[in-house]
Amino acid sequence: MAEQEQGNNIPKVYDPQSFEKKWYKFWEENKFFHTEVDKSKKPYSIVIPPPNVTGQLHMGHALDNTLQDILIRYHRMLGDNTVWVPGCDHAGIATQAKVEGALREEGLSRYDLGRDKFLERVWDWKEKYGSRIMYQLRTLGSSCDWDRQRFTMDEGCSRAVREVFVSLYEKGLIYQGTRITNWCPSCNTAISDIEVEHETEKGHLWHLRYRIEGTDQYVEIATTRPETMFGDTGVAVHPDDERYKDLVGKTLILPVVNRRIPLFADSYVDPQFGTGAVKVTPAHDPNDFEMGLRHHLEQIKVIGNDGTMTKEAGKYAGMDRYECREKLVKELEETGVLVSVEEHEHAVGHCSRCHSTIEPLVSKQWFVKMETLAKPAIEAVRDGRIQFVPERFTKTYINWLENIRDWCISRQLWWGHRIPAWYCDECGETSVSRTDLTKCPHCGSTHIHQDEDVLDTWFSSGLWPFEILGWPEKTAELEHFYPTSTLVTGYDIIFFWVARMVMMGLEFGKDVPFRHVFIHGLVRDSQGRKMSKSLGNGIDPVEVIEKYGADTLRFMLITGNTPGNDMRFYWERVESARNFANKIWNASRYILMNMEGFDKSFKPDDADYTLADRWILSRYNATVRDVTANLDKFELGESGRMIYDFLWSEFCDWYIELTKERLYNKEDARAKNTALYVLSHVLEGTLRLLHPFMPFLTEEIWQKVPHDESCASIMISPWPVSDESAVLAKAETDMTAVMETIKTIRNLRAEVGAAPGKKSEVILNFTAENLRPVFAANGTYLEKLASASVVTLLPAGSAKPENAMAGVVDGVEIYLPLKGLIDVEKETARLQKDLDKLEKEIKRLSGKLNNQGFLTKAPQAVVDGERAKLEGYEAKKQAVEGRIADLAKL
RNA sequence: GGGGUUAUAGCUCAGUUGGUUAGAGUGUCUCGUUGACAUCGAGGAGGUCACAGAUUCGAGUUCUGUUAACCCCACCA
Repeated sequence: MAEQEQGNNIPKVYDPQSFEKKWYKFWEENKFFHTEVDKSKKPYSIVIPPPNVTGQLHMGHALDNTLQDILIRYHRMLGDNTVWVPGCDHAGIATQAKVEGALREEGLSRYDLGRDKFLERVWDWKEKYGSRIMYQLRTLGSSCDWDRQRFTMDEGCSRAVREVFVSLYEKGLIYQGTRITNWCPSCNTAISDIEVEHETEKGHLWHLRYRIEGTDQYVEIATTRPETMFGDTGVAVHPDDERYKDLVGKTLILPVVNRRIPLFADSYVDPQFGTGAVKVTPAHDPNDFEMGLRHHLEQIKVIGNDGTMTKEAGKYAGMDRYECREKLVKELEETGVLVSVEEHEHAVGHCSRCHSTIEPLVSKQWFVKMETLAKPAIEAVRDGRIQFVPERFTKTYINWLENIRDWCISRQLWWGHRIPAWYCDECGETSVSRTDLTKCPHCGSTHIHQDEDVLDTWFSSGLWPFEILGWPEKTAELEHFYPTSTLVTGYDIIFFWVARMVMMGLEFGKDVPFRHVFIHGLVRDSQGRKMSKSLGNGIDPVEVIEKYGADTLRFMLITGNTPGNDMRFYWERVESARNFANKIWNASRYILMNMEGFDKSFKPDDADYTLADRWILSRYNATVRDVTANLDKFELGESGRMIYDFLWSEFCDWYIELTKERLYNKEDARAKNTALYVLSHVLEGTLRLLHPFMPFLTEEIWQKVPHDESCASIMISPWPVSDESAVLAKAETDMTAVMETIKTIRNLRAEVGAAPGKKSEVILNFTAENLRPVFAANGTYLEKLASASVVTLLPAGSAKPENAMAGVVDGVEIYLPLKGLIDVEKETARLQKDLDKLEKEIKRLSGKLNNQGFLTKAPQAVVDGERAKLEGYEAKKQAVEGRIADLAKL
């Protein structure tokens, strides 16, 4: 195919739109993403963090999936039995809220429709928008095995969820309890602790006085939430608090409602805070709830599920909780109950979804007992069966699990996995079952009804790694791909998701769910703010892909930051990545344009290789080695940067330039073919190296470059292997001397403003004779790249030219007889500056080399290296000094 | 209250086990239409690596403390 594609037809500018869709279709149609279990190969598996079914691709997804795709494509090329299982999450609250929002537009609520009709609407919604994000992931280039796509509410997942629920219930790890939970009055459901976001807010501390029954004395209490006083069923003080010692056991009269409540002692109370006396509202505060249990206090619910006051609040009944607070404080003030008001900062919980203030309420909910599940999950990370990358997240994870509290899993929603519990209306028993019940297993009554609530979305997400591999069936996939290899996710869901998967995986999958947890940060806006809808500062990755291409976006996202750290989005960085793509495009174009008629079977002999050839092959193989090593360490950004540097700074800036001589010189076909061979060979290998990062561009070019014809696509071609025998130190040092010399000449010419067209003789004197043959053989490089008219190599010991610009690199002194252009004064000043720098370095190094401690304690290689450096500097210094003396004579 | 991250060029960031004259991208200045690329090339300017100690022959890199910014966790009303 390569020969037919004429280089001349290749567009001058990189245009991703012209090929990205084409290649994705090609890959998908040829089933390159699909994997069957192959036990003869090493498995490599990733399960996608399931995006919300009705969501759409945002920058965080783009980053997360780029990282996964790089790992997947890398391992696929390594020859592993590689699978990336995609799917999405039903996202209970989020999805239900969207559908309810749509209903509201029609003036309806979910209750108007009823449960069944409402769920039909949600499924319709899911069908309509459910595949959008999966198509967006395709535009990013994600090589998921789409044949294995799953959904957290599909049949298999639902079965897994029920199996796990019932099993945990049977083990006593799931229980139902009436206790204080976080209630969101706006979402109208209980939520778990981690769904509550605490924010410090400015509030007040109201001091109120409660009269002691039968006296004119008062006990002063302090509260941040006066409206809860209707539910006060006691006042607590610390048992050792001298101020209240004699009052413990007395009865107080609750103002406004005039209820008799006890004053009791409990060591929970902090005597230092407020007045040392706390009003106790068991139905509305977790601590008060506990105290209430200890002292057998009544629970009086004064705030309802909708955030308004109940009938217990008397005349305030039906009023919003905050309006009530305001009015009540006024009444307390007027009636002399309010003693004083203090400014007070305290943490207030908000719903992570809708941001309403959370109301701690007593209600009956289902909980998972965490302690027994958490322990093995801690162990698995402690003993290294699971490794976090970067490692520091281990601490976050363990610390959370060590202080974990029971997980409230029931939600008062309709969209989700309905809790498989049935209540008998006759005998009152609760039955939990794997199959739907129609009659009570205890009394046989058919008057039973299922629990109305659904499970927390994260309950099913927690089963993801094994449920989508077929559990509870014993599938070949489960056996081969579980535990999965790497989990890629953001640090923001370590608690929500990672920890739960580990616990569930160990309990039901019988092993850890994954070996590595590769954590990344957030993509922020250019000012470092979180991208959000409300701020309107989000950048749509789809827009970036349309404008600049998926490869560009991918490369931009994974370079320029360190694993686990947040990154900022800049359009300038996108452009920079695009420029890189364009650079590759054009370098390839240069090569392809010159390959017309190239005989693919041509293979150079060892003697055909020039210094430049050996050098680029050496650099290429070293790059393959280093990129591979970094990928294995999850240093994806570093790998990308290495390819960038190699391709741009070495391959393009130097090697391609150095081949032009041979390519444009038609006389020596063998030399030309050797250059073409090396060019295409290195390009082809580097494309494979780059493929996981920029899949589309590399495929587009690779198809045109000579390659292993047994591979239909670069994505299923083998990963490059470094040929260590081609990594040649001598080729690298020789070439470095040539490149340094060229740079120095350019430098000198720029110094005097020599016109580019005005060529000059270059005279070289060697302080390291071993470099003489290098320059003797490669003098044309200086002519091409340093505007040398003729290169003269001074015989050893001959006089140095006068009236010439001078520069010096390791082993070589360079003279440019740019007559008439030299400004003696300026030139002397410049050389003096160089000299000062050299002297400073020489002083530093000789100090070091005279230090006995350094000589005896530093490794010999380091000492030798420093000594060689010093010698180099001294040679340079001599040359510069000599040159300054020469100038003085002019 | 506990824990974590960050502090390196104007800006955004690399710098992996301590040892090159501390790097890149971007911006900025000078020059450049030579047959891959102006989405480019050549060259320049620009950093006491937050501060103070400690360890070491040697610290941007390790340790301690300080300061600043950010984040997470946390039931003192």
